[in-house]
Amino acid sequence: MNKDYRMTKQRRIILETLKSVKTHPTAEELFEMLKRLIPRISLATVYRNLNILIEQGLISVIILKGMPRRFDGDLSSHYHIKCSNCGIIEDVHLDINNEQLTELKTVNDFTIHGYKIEFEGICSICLKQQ
Amino acid sequence: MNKDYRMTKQRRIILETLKSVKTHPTAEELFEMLKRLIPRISLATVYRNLNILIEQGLISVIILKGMPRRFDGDLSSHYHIKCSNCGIIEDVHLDINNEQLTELKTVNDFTIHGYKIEFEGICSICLKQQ
DNA sequence: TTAGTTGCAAACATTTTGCCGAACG
DNA sequence: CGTTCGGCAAAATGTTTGCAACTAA
Repeated sequence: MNKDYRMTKQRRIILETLKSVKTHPTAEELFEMLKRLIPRISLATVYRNLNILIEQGLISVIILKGMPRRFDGDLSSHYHIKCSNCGIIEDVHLDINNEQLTELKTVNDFTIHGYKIEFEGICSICLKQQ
Repeated sequence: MNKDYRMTKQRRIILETLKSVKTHPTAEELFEMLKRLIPRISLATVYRNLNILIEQGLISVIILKGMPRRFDGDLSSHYHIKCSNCGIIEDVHLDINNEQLTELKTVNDFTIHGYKIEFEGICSICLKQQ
């Protein structure tokens, strides 16, 4: 099932670039940054490698409505906040255990309108089949 | 800015259909259901109306990676859980204030592997400009 | 009456894939 | 060497748009 991935120059530079920025670039934005380092790189290579890096757990993805996927090289436990006006996305470092989630009014200098929680796991049917 | 929306037959049936199911259909899946009720309906109409219903706050959207948007007619406060194996999405009704989020091991008969919190609000720059 | 709405087809944006020569281990 | 990889172009996916006819208010 698992492929024998190689750490190629392209893959390494994509990973390093993503880890070096504090923003959460789209594939296209990352592609623009990478062109300076690897002039002949193609967008398909960026996508292919991002997917591989995700599969390997080396990066993560931010998916919010109304915009293309954004990629995140920061694997430490954190959440995201998005401005519903300008669309900017920032990291939220917050020890949620100690907070009353529903009572939070501001975070990162944002005025909070709402939040969403999404769980991921395995349903009982799939668990039995494993 | 706000349009004077009309409740057309298509719009009404789309809303009723979405509210009547416990699943979270994609636009395409909803389109298939609707064809039985309105044979000549088009997928564009489904998309257009879903967007309007969202804008009006009558339905909500679920966005998760690796799948198209899913629509949810249930507006009561709840979260979602997705099976990372089969992809099924279920509602989670949980009073999160009274729980230690990070300690949750099972929900809805799912074995939880993780969760994500996404905040939405307005950043200070946009707030000033309003 | 008239602005909003429809179905259709075509456009669009984002992401994935097939091919084939090149590079890695 | 055999397998994975990259670049390119083409395809696939999910969603939006322009248009002329239609319809709710």
